[in-house]
Formats: sequence, C-alpha cells, structure tokens
Amino acid sequence: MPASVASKVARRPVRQARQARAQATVEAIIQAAAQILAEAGWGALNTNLVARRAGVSVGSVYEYFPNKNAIVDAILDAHLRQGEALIAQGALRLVDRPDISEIVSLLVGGFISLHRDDPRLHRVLSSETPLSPEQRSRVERLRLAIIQMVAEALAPHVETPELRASLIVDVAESLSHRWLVDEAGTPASEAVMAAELHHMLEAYLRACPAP
Amino acid sequence: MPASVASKVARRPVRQARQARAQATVEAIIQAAAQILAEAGWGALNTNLVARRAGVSVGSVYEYFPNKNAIVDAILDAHLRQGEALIAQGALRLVDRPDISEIVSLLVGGFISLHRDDPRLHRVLSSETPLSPEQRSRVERLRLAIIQMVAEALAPHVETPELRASLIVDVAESLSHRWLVDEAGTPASEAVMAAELHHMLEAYLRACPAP
Amino acid sequence: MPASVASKVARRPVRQARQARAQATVEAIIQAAAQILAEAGWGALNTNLVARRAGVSVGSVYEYFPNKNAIVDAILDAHLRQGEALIAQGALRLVDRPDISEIVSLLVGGFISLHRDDPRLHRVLSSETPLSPEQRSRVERLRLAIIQMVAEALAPHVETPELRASLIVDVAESLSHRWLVDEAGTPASEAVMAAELHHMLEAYLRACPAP
Amino acid sequence: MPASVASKVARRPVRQARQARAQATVEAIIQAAAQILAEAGWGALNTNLVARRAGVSVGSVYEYFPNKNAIVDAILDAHLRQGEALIAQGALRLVDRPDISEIVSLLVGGFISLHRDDPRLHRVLSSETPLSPEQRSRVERLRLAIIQMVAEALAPHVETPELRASLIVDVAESLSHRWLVDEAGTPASEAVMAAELHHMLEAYLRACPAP
DNA sequence: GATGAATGAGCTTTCATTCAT
DNA sequence: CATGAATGAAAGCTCATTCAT
Repeated sequence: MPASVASKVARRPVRQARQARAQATVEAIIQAAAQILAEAGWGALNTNLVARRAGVSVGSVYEYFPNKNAIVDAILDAHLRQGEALIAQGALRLVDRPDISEIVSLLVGGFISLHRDDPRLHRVLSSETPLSPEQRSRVERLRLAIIQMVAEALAPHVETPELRASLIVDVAESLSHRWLVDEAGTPASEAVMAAELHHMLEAYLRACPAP
Repeated sequence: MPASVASKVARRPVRQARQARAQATVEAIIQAAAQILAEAGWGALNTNLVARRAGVSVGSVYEYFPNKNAIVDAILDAHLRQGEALIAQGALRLVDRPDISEIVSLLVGGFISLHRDDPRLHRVLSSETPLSPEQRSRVERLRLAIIQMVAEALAPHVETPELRASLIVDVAESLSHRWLVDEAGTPASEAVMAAELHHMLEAYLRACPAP
Repeated sequence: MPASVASKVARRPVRQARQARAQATVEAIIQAAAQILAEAGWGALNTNLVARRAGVSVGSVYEYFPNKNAIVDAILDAHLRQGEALIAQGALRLVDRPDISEIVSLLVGGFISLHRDDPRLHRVLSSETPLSPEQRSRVERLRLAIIQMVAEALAPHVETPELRASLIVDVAESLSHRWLVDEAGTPASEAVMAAELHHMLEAYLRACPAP
Repeated sequence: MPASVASKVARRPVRQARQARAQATVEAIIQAAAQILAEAGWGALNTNLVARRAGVSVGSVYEYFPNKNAIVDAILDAHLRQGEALIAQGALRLVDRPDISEIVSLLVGGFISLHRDDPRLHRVLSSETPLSPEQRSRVERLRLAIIQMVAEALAPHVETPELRASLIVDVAESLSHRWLVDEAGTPASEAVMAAELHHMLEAYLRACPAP
C-alpha cells in the first residue's frame, strides 16, 4: 500500500476529529453559559467564568463567539428552536381537524411542557436578559406563527378565529410561564391549574361571540 | 460588578430625608434613575449618570441610598404603591357587592390603566432588572392580595372563588402587560382586545365549574 | 463675624484646591506618559503603566482622558503649542524686514532649538506613534503656517517666495530633525553642520532663479 | 504584546526555504503582511490576519518566521535591498566622472523613484513601525554608503566633499520623502518641486565654501 | 450636609505563540 | 511539513463606592 494513499485515507478522520473537538468546545461553552445563567443570573455571566466552567480558555470562547452577547444569542437560539420544533409537531397534529377541546389540550400541554424545561434558565432569559431588537422580533415572530397556526385550526369552529387564537395563545403562554417559570403561588396543584386553564379557554371558545 | 460588599448592605435609606430640600434631592435621584431606566435600559444605569441627571453629586446619592440597588428599590416601591392604591380603590368599590361583569370590568380596567403608565420603564423593570428575593416576594404578595380581594368579591357568585380569582387576575395582568408593556402585536385595536378579554373572563366565570 | 459669611469666604480656597489637585493629576498623567514614550516607546505605553507612574489610579486616567489615544493627543498638543509659540516669536522678529541671512538664521536656529527639546520623545512621536488624521492635519497646518510666514519675509528679496519658502522650511526642519532627533551620524560637529545648512539655504536663495 | 520572549528570539527564518513551494509560501506571507501594513497600518498587523491573507495557516507562518517582528524585518529587507540596488546602479554611472549637475540629477532622480514605489507602505514603515536597533543601524549604514558614494563623486569638484555629500543626500532623501510619502502639500507640481530641489543642491555645491 | 476627585476590582477583548493531530 | 484549535498574558476600559475637603 503506497504511503501517499494511506495518508490521504488516514487524514480524513483527522479533519473530522478536529471538527468534532471544535464542536465539543462550542457545546461546552454554551452549556457552561446556560448553567451560569440558570444558577447565578445574568449579572454573574462573564466570559472568563464561562471559559473556566467550560474547561477552555477565554481565547477559545472568542474563537467561536464574537462577543459575550453572542453566547446568550446561541442559548436563546436553542430555546427558540425548541419552540419551533413544538410548532412543527403541533401543525402535524392539527392536520386531522381536531375539535375545540383537542386544540386547547394541545396548546396548554405544549406550553406546559415547554416551560417545564429548565425553568430557572427560562426565567433568567425572560426577566433579566436584555434582548436585542433582533432577538425580540424573533421571539415575536414565533408567537405570531403559533397564533396563526391555532387560528387556522379554530377557523371551522368559531368566529373571529384570529382574535380568539391571539387571546388563547397568550393566555396559555402567560399562565404556564407564571406557574412554572416564575413559580408564582397557586391555590391548587399544577394539574388542577392546568385543567382550570383548559376549562377557561374552552368556555371562552364555546361562548357566543361578544356583541 | 466591582463592589463585592454591595449586596450585603442593607437596603434602607442611610438617613431619613426630613427636610424639604433633602426630599427634593431624593425625588430628583429617583426620577433621574427612572428616566435612564426607561430610555436606555438597566445596562445604562449607573450611579454617576444618575447623579449628573439628577443635578446632584454622587456623594449625595450615597447620602440617601446605600447602594445602586436601593435606587431601583425605591422606583419599584413607587410602582408597587400605585398597585396598592389601586387595590384600595377597588376594595372600596367591591364593598357594594358588584356582579360578575362589574368585577371583571374593574379588574381589566385596573390593570390596563396600571400598565398604561410609563410602559417603557415598566418593561425594563419587568424584563431586564434583576429583582432581589425581597422585591420578588413583595410583588408576589401584592398579587396575592389582589387575588384575595377578587376572590371575596366572587364568593357570592361562583364556586371555588379562590381558584377562579387566581386565574382571572393572572390572565388580566398578563394580557394587559403583553399588549401595553411588551407592545406585542394584536389583531385588533386595544379597545377590542380589552372587550374580548372581558368577554373571556366573564364566559369563564359564568360557565358551570369543571368536573 | 457671622459664620455663614466666614464659610463662604473660606470655601473658595477649597474649590481652588480641588481644581489644583485635578490639574496636578492631569499634569502627572501627561508627564508619566511622555516619560514612558521617551524611554520605552509607543509599544510600552499602556494606561495601567501610565497610571502607576503618575501615582494615580487607572480610573483617574479615564476621568480626564476618554481613552489612551487622548493622552498622546495631549502630549502632541503641548509640542505643537511649542511650535506655534516659536512661530509667534519668529513673526515678531520678521516684522523689521530682516535680510536673507537673518531669515535663514532664524529658521535654522528655531528648528534646532525646537528639536533639541526631549529628542527621544520627539522621535517616538514622529516615528512610532500612529497619528490620527486630525493630528496629521494639525501638524501639516503648522508647517504651512511657517512656510507662509517665511514666504512673506522672503518676498522683498527673491522671486517665487512661496516656492522657496517651502523648500527651505522643509530642508531646515528635515535636517535638524535628522541630526538631533534621529541622531543620524554626521561628518562634523553640530555647529558645523548647522553652519553648512545655513550656507546651503543662503546659497539657494541668492542664486538666480531656475529657468 | 503577550509574548515576553519575542524580542529575545533570533530574527532569522526558522528554516531555509529551499523548495519552490516553501519559497512561494514565504513570498505570500511577506506580500500579505506588506499589504496589511500599507492598507491598515502597523496597528492592524497581526499574525493570524497575515496567515489568512496569505492563504496559509498560522502554523506555517511560524514555520518560516520565528515571530511577528521577523516578518516586518523581511519586508524592510526587501526595501533596503532596493535601495542597495539603486546604489549599485548609481556607482556604475558614477564611474565615468559625471559633473555636478549629473550627480545631483542622479541623486534626486534616484530618491524620487525610490519613494514613488508603494508610498503608503513606505509611510507606515517609516512613521509607525517600531524598528529594532539592528534595523535602525542597517538603515543608517545604507545612508552612509550612499553618502560615501556621492562624496567620492563630488571629490573632483568641491571642497569638503564628505560634508557636502552628507547634506545633499539628506536633503534629497528628506524632501522626496516628504513630497511623495508624507504627501505634504506643495506649492507646485512634483516636477517643478524636483527641479527646484535640483536647483538648490546645485547652487549649494557651486557656491564657494563657507568660511 | 454636600461635593466630586480618586479608587481599584473586575470585565471584555485581542493576539502572539504553541502543539496535538 | 502543514494545520488551526487552543492558550493565556495582558491591555483597555467601566463604574460602584469612598473620603478628604
């Protein structure tokens, strides 16, 4: 076996190994930053700490992120991607024309499962982190996409579906956020609260429209 | 955050401002800080800037506030006091046993008027400012007081009034916050949205209880 | 003597003392920076070192200079002011219509005395320090002012005085810079070189103009 | 400058580039560095950028240059070699005993053509780049060689040829540098300025010696 | 009481250099 | 030989806080 061929064959894994290492570094940085954010808040997030926690040098942080904010961007990105994935799932289930109760279940269940994931990080992200205009608009676009989707599902059942979709999506999001992320006190268990929320939204959707 | 002792310092004015001039100084400091917060966000708030904007020296700021955080505390205080004043008003009106529609009107109207006041400051306070545990609990206590009040008003009309009060208060607060403070896009005018919100809460309260 | 009057009278010195202290700080910073520049070059100039050498804290440096470059600006400023002062002096002497030899003496003597002052700092400033466009244009303006002044003095004696002034000013500046600042090797003593320079410029001015 | 050892390292290519490919790499590095220097100045020159612009890896840069400074050394080297080549040419022409006017023409023409080549790089090299003592002395040696050469050519025509050579070489170099490299404002076109410079140097050489 | 100059810990960011692959 | 990920010392700059006047 000629050496030149051997080395070419052998070299490919080397490249991949390098990319894998770099990928691992990026991952470690994001994980470390998310941890710090969740545990100690936005005020405690600094690039040196991130680097130390990630087990890399500050230089490496700046190798992959142009500045501190970009790290938070990446974390938010992951979260928004989760939300977008959930939409994709929901859209799939909304294809077979669910009734009102099913729509509400999907909505409430979706937001609750979304907010159950790392609530502390979620809280810091939503109540301490200064979002850039781009980030804000991306969050807003996601919200509108959800509302649009729900409106289409509601169309066969109610009047002014967009209006109602807007209300129920915001309500479902807000209350589940409040209960799970803000850990606001509730007079009953989470399951009961969720059921009551479902009850409220369904009552609203089934009521005759406002004059 | 260079001052490692800052957070250990008590959050109480160093000296009570008794004289009128001193009161004016305190007021100027709070106003300046609120302005900066509203215009440029938490990240731009620093004691030297506050002092300059207030037309006093940094030294004077520290004469009345033990540390930077105490200034924000004072701002939050003013806001919470507004909320508390609104409760007092509401309690007054709830004395003469209003019906469901009147209760909902009072609730929705109250939160909307509350959120209409300096929404930018409100946003910074609720989504960028790191609140101390004491501040959080104070906000939470206010919320619970409102819920309690509404629950008592609802008692003659519905079952599980505490549960329902909890839901409608949170919904009214969340949606009005979203529309007015976060300036989230809405499919209709503010008046229509408010009416729809009213409609939703009333439908929920009039529906037979969940099984 | 009423106490209120006494304190007002006494307070003025306090204010002045403060301003004096601040002035001393500024002076110390500039001196320290100039020293570092002269001794160790542009590459060794950093704000922390400047602060230490000036016997103040970094914070104080930034209290008076918005950034590192501004310190160098201030140093350059002082140098340019020296040059401008020399022009003023020269202009004074050129009033009583000197002859060619006197003009050349004034010019050569002026540049030599200018370049004799802290040549090491001068060298760093002219051959290591990256000047901003504003700084460059200010230096250029000074040069043109000198040329203009010399041209006016030459007008009664030669043709194309602007052209000749431009040449002789640049030559006088360049050679004295080279000898005193760059410490370039010379085949004779400084006095001889200066005399020879004088000789050259005078020979040029007295020669009949180029065709 | 993070590398405290850098200045202690020898300024000699780590390995002699013997193969054609290696030679091309070295060339690319030097070209890239020169470009950056000319376009963005000394402050923008950094090894990673040089590597990227040269289309090689940083590692390769350090394969051929022991440190950043060595790259600048190489650039300066090329420039000095140009100057040396010009001397060789000049020496050739000075063999057949030119008269004063021819000597001056050769000198002025030589410096002007030298300074016309990449003036921006030339400027950065002469007014931003911190030269090492070795580099300074090499430049100085080149200058002395030129002076020596001119002195020999002048010997048959004037007294104190070394002294006069020193003056006219420095003047020719300085003024052409000022006009072409520093882009200093001139009251006439470049050709006129050059003619005037010639005129000045010739007048000086033909004048009777200073007493 | 009021002032504001001074402080300095701590943060973000850069970049020359190394070395495992 | 070449690569480029990783390093980390060091620089620029901010700002909460103090204290002499």
